[in-house]
Amino acid sequence: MTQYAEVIVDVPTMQTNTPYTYVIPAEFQEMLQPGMRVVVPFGNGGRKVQGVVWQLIDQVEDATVTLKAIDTVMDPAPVLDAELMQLADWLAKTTYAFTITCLQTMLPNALKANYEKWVTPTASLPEETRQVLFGQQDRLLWDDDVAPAVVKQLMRLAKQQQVTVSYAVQNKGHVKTVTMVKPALTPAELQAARASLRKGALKQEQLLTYLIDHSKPVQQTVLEKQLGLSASTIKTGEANGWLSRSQAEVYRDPFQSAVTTTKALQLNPDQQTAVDAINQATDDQQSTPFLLQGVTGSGKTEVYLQTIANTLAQGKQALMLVPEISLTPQIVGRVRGRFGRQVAVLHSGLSAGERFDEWRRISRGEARVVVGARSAVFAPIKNLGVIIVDEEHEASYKQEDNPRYHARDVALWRGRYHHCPVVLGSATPSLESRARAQKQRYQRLLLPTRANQQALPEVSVVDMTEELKHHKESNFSTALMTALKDRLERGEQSLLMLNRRGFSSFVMCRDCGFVLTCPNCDISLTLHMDTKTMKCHYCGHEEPIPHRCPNCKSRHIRYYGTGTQKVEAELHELLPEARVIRMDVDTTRRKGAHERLLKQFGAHQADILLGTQMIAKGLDFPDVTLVGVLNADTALGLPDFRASERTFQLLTQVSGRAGRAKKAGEVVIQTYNPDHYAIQLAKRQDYEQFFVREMHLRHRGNYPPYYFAVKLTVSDETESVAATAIHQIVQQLQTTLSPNAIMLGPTPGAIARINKRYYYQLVIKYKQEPQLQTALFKLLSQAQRKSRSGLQIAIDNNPMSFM
DNA sequence: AGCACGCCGACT
DNA sequence: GTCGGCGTGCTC
Repeated sequence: MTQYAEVIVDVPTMQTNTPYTYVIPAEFQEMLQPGMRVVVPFGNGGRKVQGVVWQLIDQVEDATVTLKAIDTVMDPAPVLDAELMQLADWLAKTTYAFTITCLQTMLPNALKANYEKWVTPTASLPEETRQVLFGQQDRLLWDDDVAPAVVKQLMRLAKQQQVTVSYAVQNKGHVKTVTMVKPALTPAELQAARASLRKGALKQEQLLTYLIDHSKPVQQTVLEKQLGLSASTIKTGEANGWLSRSQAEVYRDPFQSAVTTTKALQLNPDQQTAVDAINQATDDQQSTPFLLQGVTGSGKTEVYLQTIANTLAQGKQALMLVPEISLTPQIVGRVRGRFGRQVAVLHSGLSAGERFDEWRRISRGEARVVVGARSAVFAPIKNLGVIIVDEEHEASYKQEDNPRYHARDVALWRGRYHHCPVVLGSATPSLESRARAQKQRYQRLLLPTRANQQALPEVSVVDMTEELKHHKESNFSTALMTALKDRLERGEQSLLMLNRRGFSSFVMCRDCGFVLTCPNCDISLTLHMDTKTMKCHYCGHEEPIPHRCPNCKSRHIRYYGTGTQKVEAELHELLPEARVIRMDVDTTRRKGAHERLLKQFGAHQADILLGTQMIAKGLDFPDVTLVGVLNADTALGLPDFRASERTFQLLTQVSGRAGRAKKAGEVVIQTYNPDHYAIQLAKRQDYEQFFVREMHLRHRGNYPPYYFAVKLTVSDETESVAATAIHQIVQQLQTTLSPNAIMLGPTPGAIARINKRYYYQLVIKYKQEPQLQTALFKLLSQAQRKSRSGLQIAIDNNPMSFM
């Protein structure tokens, strides 16, 4: 019989990042299982914390410690199965996060603990004090709202045992229930009851008539509405023994709007080949990763849907990840249209309760297809048959705080666990994935043509330096203006994309397009207004801000950046008759605003949709025949090794928005670097050439995917503390790292000070460093001790950017 | 994290 | 002389 449980407690620190052993009280011995949440005493103050049962054991190794017992068990069944527990362990190790943090990431927020601290008076507390502190209440909630003076007093009283402090761990995961009503008597008996009613008891007569005719349980509120009864009539019915009431569990239904069902579409030969290969893997339980590389509009979604259909036919479940930004009603509608109520959708717009309900539907196997953004990769699916990662190159799959996981990596892990295929789909795969396909680690599936036979849009590149010579400064070139006017006349729609403005500025010459770059790194320098210098974030190089362009001696050198508002204003001036919808963080902040704007545009209530990258992904508007990119360079100017890749991907993706239906599309890209390979190859929509080119550069610069990378960031309120700490880290690591490892930095963070904290960072590039993981964990433990003074350290394994 | 224990300054 | 400030160490 198992007597002990190892529990991971909800105390996210390095020192407590290990299982603690507890005695299992007799009443829980039979039912307790790993993956259940428990409440355990922790520490000597009678504090209670939540924990997750990690393992059951028969014997304890170290008999010297006296063990405490589990307080309560919070779940009747495990909330995390063996797979997810194992996954949490792997995640913790690979992302340098605490195990408890990983476990919590996998659970819906509703299952996170709610801690409360209560104070109760004891007999020795003088009556006056009791009156002042407690009034009519017999206990007092001790939270952050308690005044400091009262806190002091309470602490003193606790020491004198005039009050006692108790801790409560609350379960937030509330199951919504409704009251059901059903007859408790036979129809004959009910008829007898109806016959003996006093005259004029109309409501009761109605109720009895209903009960005679309907033997099935019905929701009380539905019954009330249907018959126009009040709750008291039903209560009377219950009191008379006619009916019985019970509680039934229901799911909160966020948006079960009607969907039009769709049938499987006819596949073209390439799509068919892809579907066959993936289905074969599902059927043979092969955990092959596939890279589904298909040009924009090539019908990747249909491939996904048909492999999901096959998975369901095999009696298995499917998981489909999409970037949060493209988790639109459009895509959700397509999946729901095919698989109906079997689909669960996990997105950020759900309330905690709704999310909890979707999670339970999945866990119970009632939802067999799961669609969701990043965190949906942890959906509690027991029997996976296929995992799809759409737009696998999207940076939003990487979580930016702990645990810093990449959903694509988690998907691959789960694929291996379930022996099921993982499909990574993209028109512009990440270099990492494309390179793995090259090395036969992934099987590559190609969709080289558009599903509607439509040609890829014609792309033209406009050199903005030339434009500026001809007329005054404008965000719009003549070519783009002409194209826009043309669409207006024809009643067709246009998309205008303004590249995200880098959060650190760079300096560029308006005359010749020259961007100041670092002499050592081939990377543009970043403007630091605080120190009035140009800095390189890779090697720390620093130089003064130029007033003349070093290349053409022009004085038109300035920092770069255009806001959507400014562009909108100019658009109104140039094309007063055009109806414009602006989409950026300002106009989409409110919940649902994003969908509303897209809907408006889809309904042709505007001619031009102006926005940031959020308009680049996955939108499908048949009347859009023109796509304009106002400033293709912004991302290129960022001092990051992925700058070219991001630019290429973005331009290709946004170009794909044009000409999706019958009409041909046109794309105009405005740039100050018309000859840059990322722009030229995006113009030709030549991913393969870009891949070759970029891989060559990555190879030369020792960047991923040729090298692994890990980024360390330290921060402190005092700059010198952070600086000293990072230098100590460098010294310490240098003793463990091999000579092949390359250190970049330490350098100040891209934003040297955020929230009054100073940031310093260090990037390590390496091929093989068996000691590194241990060294980094050691570093974390050491840092924990110093964290009292405010020093923080973060480790980002395989960072998306070095900035 | 949060609590207890333990060592130094301004008060009854 | 004590009360109470916050600097370490531990939590099955």
